[in-house]
Amino acid sequence: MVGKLSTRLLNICIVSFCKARQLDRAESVIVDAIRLGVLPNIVTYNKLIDAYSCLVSFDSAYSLLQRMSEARINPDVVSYNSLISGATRNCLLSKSLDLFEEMLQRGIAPDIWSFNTLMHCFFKVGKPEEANQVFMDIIRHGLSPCPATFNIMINGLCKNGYTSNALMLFRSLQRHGFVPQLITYNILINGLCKAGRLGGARRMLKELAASGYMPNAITYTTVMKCCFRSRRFDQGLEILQEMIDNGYTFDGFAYCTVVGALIKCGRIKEATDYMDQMMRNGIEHDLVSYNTLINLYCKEGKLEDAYQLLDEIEEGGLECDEYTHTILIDGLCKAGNIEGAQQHIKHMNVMGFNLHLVASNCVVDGLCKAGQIDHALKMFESMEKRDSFTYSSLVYNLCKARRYHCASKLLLGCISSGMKILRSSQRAVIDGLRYSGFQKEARKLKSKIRLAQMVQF
DNA sequence: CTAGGGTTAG
Repeated sequence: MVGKLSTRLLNICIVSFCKARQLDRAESVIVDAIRLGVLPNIVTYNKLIDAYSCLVSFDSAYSLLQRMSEARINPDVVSYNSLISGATRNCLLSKSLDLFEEMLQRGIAPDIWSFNTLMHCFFKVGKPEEANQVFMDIIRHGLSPCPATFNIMINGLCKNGYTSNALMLFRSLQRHGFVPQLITYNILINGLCKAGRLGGARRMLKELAASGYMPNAITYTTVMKCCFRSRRFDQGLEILQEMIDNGYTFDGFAYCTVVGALIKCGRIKEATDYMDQMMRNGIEHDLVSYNTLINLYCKEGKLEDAYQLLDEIEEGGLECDEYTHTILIDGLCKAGNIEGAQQHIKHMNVMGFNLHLVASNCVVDGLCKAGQIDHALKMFESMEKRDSFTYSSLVYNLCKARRYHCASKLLLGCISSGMKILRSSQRAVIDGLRYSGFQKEARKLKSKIRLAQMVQF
């Protein structure tokens, strides 16, 4: 009895330390408890799995299974759901599938949340058809979808570019008696904003209020971000002020949104002010706010300070992610230290970041700007994935170096593989050919572009 | 206890 009561107390401690992101203290409480003869139970470990996967990394959470087996505690469906959720958070689809399989093999029956999370994972890595298959599996297993199942579907459709389908699903569910949650409205408002459908977002915001809900911090942050996207900065900053006045800035989300937006349009001084305000208000850094601050330092040319933050991140028990390294690599490029940037890309490889498309794009652009276009082309050849940024940058810079024929070849390669390219880069090639005496080639290129774009539909 | 908002490049 005493032991049970104490374990419950232990778990209350663990929850509050995890909430305060003090994993080290949570761990030391466990050590003390064991010393007093109070053993952690399945709930303790499940909370830890969740905390490690949120605050540190998927691997650190997964390694808890080992600790559990040493403590002779068998994981349950919650342990596996938390791990699948951790894998999903890190876009590790194959890990999610492995865990699902592992759970089945250990005789642990998946519940609706196991399926929800797996479906979420498929949507997150851009596989909506497979996500839909998971929905079929839910039915086949005789489980009932829950409201979250539909939220995940609506969100997944929006994130994969099917905003209209998401809206149709929403309306059809409503006709069948589905009562939207606040989350559902937030998902749709975000989806409509990102699709540039501001009117629809505004209507959904009205519907939210008409349903008797109050907008929460997430609603506010979503709408604020939407303002910045449509370059209505004053309106966005007003929303931030309203959030501050109403006590909605209890975390770093709103501040990071504002600082990120201000950095993007070069308003560094204001960005610094808001970042200071956030820290003055006692909001502790998490990885995203660290990344935002590193970006701020890079834009101010304070690379030394940025590097110092890397140490601070790791000392605090966090792990730098792809954003951290990419921001730094871009900072190095913009500061003219291309060798440093290339070195850092290698460093990323060693650390197991194998698809660093954005970072590679930064280096390609950096090489071009440093006049090393042939090196940029070489890098381009070696990249296993390229996107519209890669091509836009290279094509534009090839034109600046008057290598229009090479640019033209790349441009066509880009468009025929179904990717978009910046209008200005297209223009640069056509104008370049035309004004350097290749009018015929310019015309040919234009019609080839048109043809390639037609074939796609 | 797992679903919604924040950070990167042309």
